[in-house]
Amino acid sequence: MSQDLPTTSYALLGLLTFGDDLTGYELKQRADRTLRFYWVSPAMSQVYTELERLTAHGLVSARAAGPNQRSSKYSITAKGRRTLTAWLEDAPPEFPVLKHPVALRLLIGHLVDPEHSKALLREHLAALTARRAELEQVRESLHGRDAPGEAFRYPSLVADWGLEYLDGERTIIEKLLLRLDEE
Amino acid sequence: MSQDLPTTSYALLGLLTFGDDLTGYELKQRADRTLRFYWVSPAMSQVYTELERLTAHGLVSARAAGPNQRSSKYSITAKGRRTLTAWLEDAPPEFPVLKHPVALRLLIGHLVDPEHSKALLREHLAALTARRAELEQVRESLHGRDAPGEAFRYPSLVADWGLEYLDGERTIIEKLLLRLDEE
DNA sequence: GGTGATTGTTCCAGTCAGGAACACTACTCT
DNA sequence: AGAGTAGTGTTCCTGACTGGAACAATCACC
Repeated sequence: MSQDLPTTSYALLGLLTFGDDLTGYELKQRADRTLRFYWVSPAMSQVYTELERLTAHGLVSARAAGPNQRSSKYSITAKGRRTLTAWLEDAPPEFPVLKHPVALRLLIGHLVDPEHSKALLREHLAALTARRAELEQVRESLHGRDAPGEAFRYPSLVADWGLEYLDGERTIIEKLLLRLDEE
Repeated sequence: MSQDLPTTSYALLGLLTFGDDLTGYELKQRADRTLRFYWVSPAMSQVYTELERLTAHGLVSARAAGPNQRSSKYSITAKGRRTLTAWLEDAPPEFPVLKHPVALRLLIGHLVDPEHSKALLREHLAALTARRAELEQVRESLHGRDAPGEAFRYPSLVADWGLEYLDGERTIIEKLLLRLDEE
């Protein structure tokens, strides 16, 4: 069928399957709203690079700027939809990759004062709370359009997953803090 | 003091603080054993690139291959230790980045049959189990050298963190599967 | 003494992030 | 009307990093 693309291509292509067409700028915004929590939100420059590549492969098409539009909107093509579906069905998913700066720092905690490691974890708790609030807001915005069969059913499920993940991490950190106190 | 380096540099530098000197190859192995679970294990090529950079900054030094040694071993310098400690103490950690192919696929689950999404999650459960076993083994290998004050105290804490994270994810996936069945 | 696995290192093409730069539109304040 | 500021929209460049290929030396084993 079609050669392999980087996962980011499929991710952005997927963001175009919710029924509307977007400019590169808008696509980046959508990535910031959703993709960011489970993948990465590609850099602006990368979004445009991907749109070019997807266009070259015929997976998206740009609707040229009309007289009243100053920029081009991209929409997924039938071929794009087919390719994306085939990717979902055939390509086995990789195991998740976690880049966790806090865990990394704790790993070499023997270099610093234990108090510092505790402060690190406490600050991470605060960051988790902030991140949770952001995701909660996204989840709220899907409310009412997420019943089985509706458009935002799956985004909503994934948002719930994300919220539980954040809650779980908080619990773990709190336990770690207790263990660090036992000295 | 010293200019900023990419996080990967500090991560590899950190792996050299456990009291031994390593070849690039051995450093990669250590990264595969530990770093992989909370960060990324850099590609071989990247390990050597980092060692060059760290050497150029005077943060590690290569002990030239003796007559009986065929390759050079790297060790952290005093300056390296100071720089790493300063980084730990001063640079605020970024929020973790998660690249989760399974969550990404579930996000656009409306493109495929619901049965397929369920199979996706079930396969992920199996992958989680496998990953957990790997990490469990690492954790076991630290046993007995991880009391407060000992060398592997912190790696051990982080391994426990990782294990709990994997367990938490399993619980979440199981709940998601139940919700997907309710249709 | 051969053969395959492990150790050890280098090179290259391509992916990607992040920031700077640029331009145009829209809004408010004066 | 003009000035300032925020948001929209896009491009370019540098450097980080991956993954794979290629290569060589050593070790274990039969």
